[in-house]
Amino acid sequence: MRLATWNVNSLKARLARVEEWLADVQPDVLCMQETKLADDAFPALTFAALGYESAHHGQGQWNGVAILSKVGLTDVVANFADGGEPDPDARIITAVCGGVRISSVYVPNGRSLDHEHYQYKLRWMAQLRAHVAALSSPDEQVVVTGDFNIAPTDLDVYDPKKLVGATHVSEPERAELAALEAWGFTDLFRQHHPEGKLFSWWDYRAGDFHQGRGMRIDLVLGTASVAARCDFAIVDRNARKGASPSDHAPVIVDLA
DNA sequence: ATGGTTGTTGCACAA
Repeated sequence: MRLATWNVNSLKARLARVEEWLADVQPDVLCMQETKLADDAFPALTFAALGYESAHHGQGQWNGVAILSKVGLTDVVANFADGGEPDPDARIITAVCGGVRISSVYVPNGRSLDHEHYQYKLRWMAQLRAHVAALSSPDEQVVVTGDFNIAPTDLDVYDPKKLVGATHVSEPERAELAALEAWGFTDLFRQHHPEGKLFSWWDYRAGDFHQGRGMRIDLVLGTASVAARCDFAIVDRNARKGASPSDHAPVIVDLA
């Protein structure tokens, strides 16, 4: 099973590139973030014509998450399912595909450490843990994947010294991510690339992609039984090149 | 130290 995650930064603006990419890469499951579409504007028929079932949790204008699958799509849950307050933003959707319970997540950016949005980000990560624990257990096949807006370690940013005091790298949000992993997840990309300074997002500005100034903030977390099946992981940098790319590249993992 | 680009919406803001 080939599973991918991609923050497309507007599915309306990116649909042609996503269609082209699906035909090229042939993933069995694609989790998308930042569709920026209302549910009634989601191009489900376009994806159906390419052989994918789909589920979308959108709000229009901002956020919006989706899952496409060629290997079944059941038990769809939009938003959190931990019994707490629902997220007012459309940032998480969960479904079972090919025997794996998969959540496509768009973690709040945080904006800056002194911003209210940063506290929302920390609360959101805590509720994500509650959501995962409510729906599944670590001995099952579970994946949480998407744009975490958190670089797990300094190996995941181009220049840690330039980012001191900034969101995406701060200790409290890294601790939230570590707590999620401690529940029973492995970072599937890092498992296959233990040393690499390899990124999944580059700012559109100032030639950052060309200059290699990026971060690895798009993650695929899998439980032990998923990690044991994972025999390949890559960032598809080609999708960040060319005309009208997203500022994120897809992350692809293969499960035997 | 700052700004730079893109997308959405509407003439700013989020990323």
